Amino acid sequence: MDAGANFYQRVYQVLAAIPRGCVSTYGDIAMLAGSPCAARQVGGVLKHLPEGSKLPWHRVVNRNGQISLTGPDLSRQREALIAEGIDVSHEGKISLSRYRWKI
DNA sequence: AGCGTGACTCCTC
DNA sequence: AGAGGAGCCACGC
Repeated sequence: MDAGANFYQRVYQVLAAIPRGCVSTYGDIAMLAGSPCAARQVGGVLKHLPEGSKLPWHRVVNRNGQISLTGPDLSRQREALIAEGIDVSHEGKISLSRYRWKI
């Protein structure tokens, strides 16, 4: 990880490193990006993410294992997670203890 | 250079 | 148990 890289760039790296079929939380990504308390900023990064991006932004959920998004984007992320084999049928909640990615 | 904002998180009532 | 408020960091204006 390059020290000269911006926070956004680091988030991209961490995001791309999340294995398929796993999820991560904003707080974890922020910590891995070098700023343990910048969870909100992680959301800002994903929001700025272009639609054509190959980054698995859908593998990012909040601390509760739920999608913090609202509206159609929420459904899209949920569908993407299901497509990766992640079970979100449990009231839209994901079992972090089972799918959460940790180094 | 300073203020406001947010796809978060934690603590308290 | 559920709702509300404060704290935190990086970025845009």
